[in-house]
Amino acid sequence: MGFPNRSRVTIKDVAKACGVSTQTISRVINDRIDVSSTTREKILAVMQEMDYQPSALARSMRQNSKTLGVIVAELRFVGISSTLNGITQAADARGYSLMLKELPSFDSMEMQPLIQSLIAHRVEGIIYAAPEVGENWKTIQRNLSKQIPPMVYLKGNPSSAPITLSMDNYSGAYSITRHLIDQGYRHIAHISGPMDWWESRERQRAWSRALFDAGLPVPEYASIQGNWSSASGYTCMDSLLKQYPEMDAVFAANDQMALGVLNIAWEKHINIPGQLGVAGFDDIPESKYFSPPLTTVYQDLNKLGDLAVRKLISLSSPDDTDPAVQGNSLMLPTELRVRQSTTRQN
Amino acid sequence: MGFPNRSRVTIKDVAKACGVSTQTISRVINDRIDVSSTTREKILAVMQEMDYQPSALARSMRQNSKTLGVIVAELRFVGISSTLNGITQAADARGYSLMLKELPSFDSMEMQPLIQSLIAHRVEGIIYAAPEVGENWKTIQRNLSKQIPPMVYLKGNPSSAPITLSMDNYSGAYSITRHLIDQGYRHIAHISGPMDWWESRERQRAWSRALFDAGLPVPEYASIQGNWSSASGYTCMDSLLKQYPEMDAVFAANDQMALGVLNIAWEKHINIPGQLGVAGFDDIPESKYFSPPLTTVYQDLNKLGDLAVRKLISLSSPDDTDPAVQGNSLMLPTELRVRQSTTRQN
DNA sequence: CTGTTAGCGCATTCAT
DNA sequence: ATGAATGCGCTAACAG
Repeated sequence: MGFPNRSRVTIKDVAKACGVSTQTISRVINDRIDVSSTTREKILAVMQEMDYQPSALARSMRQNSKTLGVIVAELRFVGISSTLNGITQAADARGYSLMLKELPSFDSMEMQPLIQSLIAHRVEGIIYAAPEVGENWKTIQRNLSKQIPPMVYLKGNPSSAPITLSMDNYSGAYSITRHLIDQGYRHIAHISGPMDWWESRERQRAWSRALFDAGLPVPEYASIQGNWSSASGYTCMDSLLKQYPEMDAVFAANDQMALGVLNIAWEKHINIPGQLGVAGFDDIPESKYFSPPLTTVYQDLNKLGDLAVRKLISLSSPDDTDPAVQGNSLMLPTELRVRQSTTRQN
Repeated sequence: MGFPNRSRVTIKDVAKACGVSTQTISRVINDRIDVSSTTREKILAVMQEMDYQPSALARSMRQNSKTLGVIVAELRFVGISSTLNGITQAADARGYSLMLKELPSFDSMEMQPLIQSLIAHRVEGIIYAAPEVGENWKTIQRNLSKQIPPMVYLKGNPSSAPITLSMDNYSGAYSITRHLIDQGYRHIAHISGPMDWWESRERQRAWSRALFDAGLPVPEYASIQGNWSSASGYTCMDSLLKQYPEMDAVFAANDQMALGVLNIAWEKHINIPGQLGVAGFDDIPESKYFSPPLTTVYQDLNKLGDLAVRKLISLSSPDDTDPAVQGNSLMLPTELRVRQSTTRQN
């Protein structure tokens, strides 16, 4: 007990010091109108002077906790940080606090204790910002208590969870593949993310479909699976160079893997975009400064986090509904960012 | 009230269902020894069956909250994410929860309400993982209530706060500058971070000292201030090329800025490392795949987060002290990572 | 406009 | 080994 609760100044102390009842103090704290301005002023002053901080804990026992839970995985990935940034800012702006939990790895099945801890803290809602990998989500859905607060599921398959906010991976991937075709590339390979990720499947599906729609062949060996890391981009590209010699462009499912491609191309003196077009996905801040600058797809993950918070708050206080988050499934658009890694005429 | 507290099953419900008093349930929850194993078994079973979750809120009112607060800034920077990762894992492993706050920007003076919110939630300690910028910290120190829980200050100047965990920026920067000198570079420029950051000042100080120790001149125009972004690395390098034509190497204060340097060098067909050596700081996962791979300084920010949690927990439960976090100021070593951007003979 | 009574869910005394 | 009373800090429901 290094930081004793006992010594803290409570509502009772303030009441005594002001010569009023605790109830009146409570009213001031909660910005009620039914307090004379004289009393209010005085109480406010005393609270300031005594350095009084209402216990959020005690308040949460009688009313809403004003706290949201967030579950993430693998914070070291830039995307998650952007999302989390949107979440923290939106929550703060609305007077909400955040309880953060991180899964030790993407495929961890250990989310149950995390969720239970959040429930124990009486969060009003949970933002699940970890990827949907394999069957982990369904398992949870089945095993979990029905006492669960509203959950917003980020980035995953819209149909798998009741409330989902996701990015339009398909159209983003389709348009970047289409862009490669428009640039004259004809043998476009794909380095996908792990195929148990919904995002990976969407991006690959769009790539394949765009080729098909253009009347281009989609050979089996034109696609290979990476794991989002630059290292995997490097090794996958190494394999592609062998198994798909006609290849004249690569669409990597994220910018990090595209960087790995750029790196091996640099080693082997492959000219980009002349001999080989390279495209990524995510538009991390660095990709504009790759050599050459990378064509990629921007997604506003910050906004995703913002909307998640607003949706959850809308749900727990139905009086003030937020028009931006109607419905149970929202898909945000992405945006093609064309740079030198795919523009031959430049 | 979308998620009513009322319907939750409480300790009372469990007691009734088990035909015992609430105290006995409480004892089981707290793993006390003075409960017959028969009773315990039964209670455990009923708790499971009723899907009972003790209210962390109510418990926190009577004992430790088992919650830590974390204040970060600019999550989009990779370093912070690594630190946060270390924090979440360490906290989770010890049964602690985390309340996360993010400053809207690095130089925000708005930390006071954030800290107060954490205090209101009765956190047992606060990890301040935002940079020390200008006078912001001192201002807070003065204005803040004395009711503040123990705080661990990360990455900042060891002397400015009572408890500080930091990286040895000086020796990291010294050794990478020394490495450049050993490679035969003689006109080594520096692109620093914002000079109101302690890290920036340390890195610059070490760079300057290493040059001095080697008997090399340190002209005024050899150092220029960036803002950590690749964009600033690019523009700073552009200036350096003009103001320091003899320059044959650059030490950028982080990898992102080094990437900006690499990019402009690529544009201008400057050979690296032949004509120009380039070094960074941080060793982000991508820097190994830059073209060419970047020489940089690794810092174990994950461990920094881990230690911060352990220090705080040690402080609030003095019974079980953690030998790894004795003392009030710890400085972790860094590690030179030599890659092709500075190795001429390769 | 203000005060009184009661109780949120749990844990800390003390009993037995 | 278990139970009864009491209170953590706050607010809802009533009263006046």
